[in-house]
Amino acid sequence: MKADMQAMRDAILAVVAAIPYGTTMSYGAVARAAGYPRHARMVGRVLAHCDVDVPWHRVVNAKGQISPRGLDGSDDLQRVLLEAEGVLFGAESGKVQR
DNA sequence: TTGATGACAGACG
DNA sequence: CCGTCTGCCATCA
Repeated sequence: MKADMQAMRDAILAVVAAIPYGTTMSYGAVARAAGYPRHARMVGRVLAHCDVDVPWHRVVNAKGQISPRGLDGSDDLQRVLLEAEGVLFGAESGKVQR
C-alpha cells in the first residue's frame, strides 16, 4: 500500500516543517509527533530523500547530534545552518543545547 | 518472496 | 558516561 507510505511521508514532512526556528528535534520525537512512534528510521529515510521544502537540518538523533550519513559536507552544513539559527553546539561533544 | 540494510531508539553491561 | 546488542519497519537486491 503505497498510499499509506505517502501519508506517513507527508505527516513527517509536516512535523519537520513545523519545527520552530532555532529549535532541534530528534527522529523519535518527530516520528511520534507524526503519529508513528516506531518509525524513527522512516523519518531519516524521508529526509534523506533530499526534501528541500523542509528544514531537515533541524532534525537530529536521540544523542542530540547530527547523524553521519556518509556524504561529507552535508553533516557539516547542517551544523552551520543550526548555528546560524541560534542553536548552540557543544564544541567538544557536538551536541545541541536543548 | 526472502534476506539484508538503514540520517534511529531504547535497554544492557 | 560510553560502547554494544536488539527491536521496529519500509525499501532495495
